[in-house]
Amino acid sequence: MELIKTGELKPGDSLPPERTLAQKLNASRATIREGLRILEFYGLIESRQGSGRRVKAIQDNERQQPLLINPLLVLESQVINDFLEFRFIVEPETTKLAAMRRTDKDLESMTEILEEVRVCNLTDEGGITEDALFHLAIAEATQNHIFKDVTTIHFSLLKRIRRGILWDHENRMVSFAEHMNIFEAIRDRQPERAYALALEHLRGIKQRLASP
Amino acid sequence: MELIKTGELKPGDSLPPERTLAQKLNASRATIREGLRILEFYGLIESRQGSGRRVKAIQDNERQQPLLINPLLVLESQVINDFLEFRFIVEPETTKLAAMRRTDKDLESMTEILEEVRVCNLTDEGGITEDALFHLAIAEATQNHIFKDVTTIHFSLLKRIRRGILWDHENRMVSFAEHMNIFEAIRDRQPERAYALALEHLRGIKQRLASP
DNA sequence: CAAATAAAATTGGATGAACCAATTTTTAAA
DNA sequence: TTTAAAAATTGGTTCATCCAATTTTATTTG
Repeated sequence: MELIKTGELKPGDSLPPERTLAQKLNASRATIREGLRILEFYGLIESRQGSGRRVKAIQDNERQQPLLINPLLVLESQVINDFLEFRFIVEPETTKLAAMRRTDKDLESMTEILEEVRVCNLTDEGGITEDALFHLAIAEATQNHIFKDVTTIHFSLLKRIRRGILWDHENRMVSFAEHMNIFEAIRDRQPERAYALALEHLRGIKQRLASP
Repeated sequence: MELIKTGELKPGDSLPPERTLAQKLNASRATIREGLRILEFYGLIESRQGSGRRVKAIQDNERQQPLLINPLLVLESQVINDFLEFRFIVEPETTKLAAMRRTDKDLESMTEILEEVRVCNLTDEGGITEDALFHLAIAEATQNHIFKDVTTIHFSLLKRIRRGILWDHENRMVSFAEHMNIFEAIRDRQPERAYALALEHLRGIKQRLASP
């Protein structure tokens, strides 16, 4: 997988036969096969009896499986931009709906999550999961299953991206302040203000992604 | 994988031991192990030597796709409304982006799909899958992985919903005409017109859902 | 009787030999 | 040179066997 990701193995290239790999990697054929089978199901290689294994063309394995289970595509910067573009469209509307429909219970869980984020920020540690949880809580407050599920699905993607970008003290504080503002707008049932603040939050993220 | 998706195997449930599976499925342990290893790398099960294999807890499983796993949820009318609400927000923007970025290849596949729909409409048979494929082609034309994936996931839902509502000759013809207009807007690179037509299309769907 | 300990059974992890089936390469024949 | 047959290569599968971690059972001990 590493060799394919770095481009040392390019689409169309042949892999060494099982028996050779087993000898070189000092493992049995069965063990090698378990690994190769995983690569095959990830859509990275294809296998033909009698012929051997080859690295699949990228456009082929893109079609095969959704992005969420393709470990290679997630790290590409294009995907980060795609994800941001998607958020720009969905997130403000989500926040607006949350401000219109949130229950008291929704407010409670948001409060809990924000408190955890605040504690994490004191020590500059963790907070990535909690931060994503806040967005999930907003989606839940829309009372719409679809928004909730879409956010859940992209949850892991968000976490992985967050690990990749600079997430220093200043970023933390700015992000937390913006989240607090969004929370207050939802609490006070101000849909339009919530919409605007979510949009502003995303613009900030976009800028912070572009700056370094 | 199917048993886990349908919920027959729930998080925490134990899987039969390798040797038992091998006997029941009439395959060798090595073959069974290749399959189990794939499930493990998909994050669906976890394996502990001496203890056995268990279905992973939902919160541990970042790759799950909730809506697809809960087939019961789909039949509730609330979900149909939720889905429509989501489409109102995402689909016009998706169509707009498609009109801005579509390639000639995108146009080709849209043409093919629309032709298939037209043929289906002549006999009033099928056309549900083809219809969903048109929306998928639009998402693909955005050149954004996320839109494509979200559409892929949700249009298995749409297909199921379509089977449930009245899908008579008149509905077919109206829907097809609207799709043709949207296609032309994308073909002629008219983003705003594409946006407006997609919105109009959704309003029509909403009305047709409400009328009976 | 209850708890601690030891033994046995269970289960995943891994290996090597053997055979089959599809494909490719080599060799021999036309 | 072309064609056909044979051999070698390579993935697909099975089996028997062993190891290591865990769980279960039996035994001992206080």
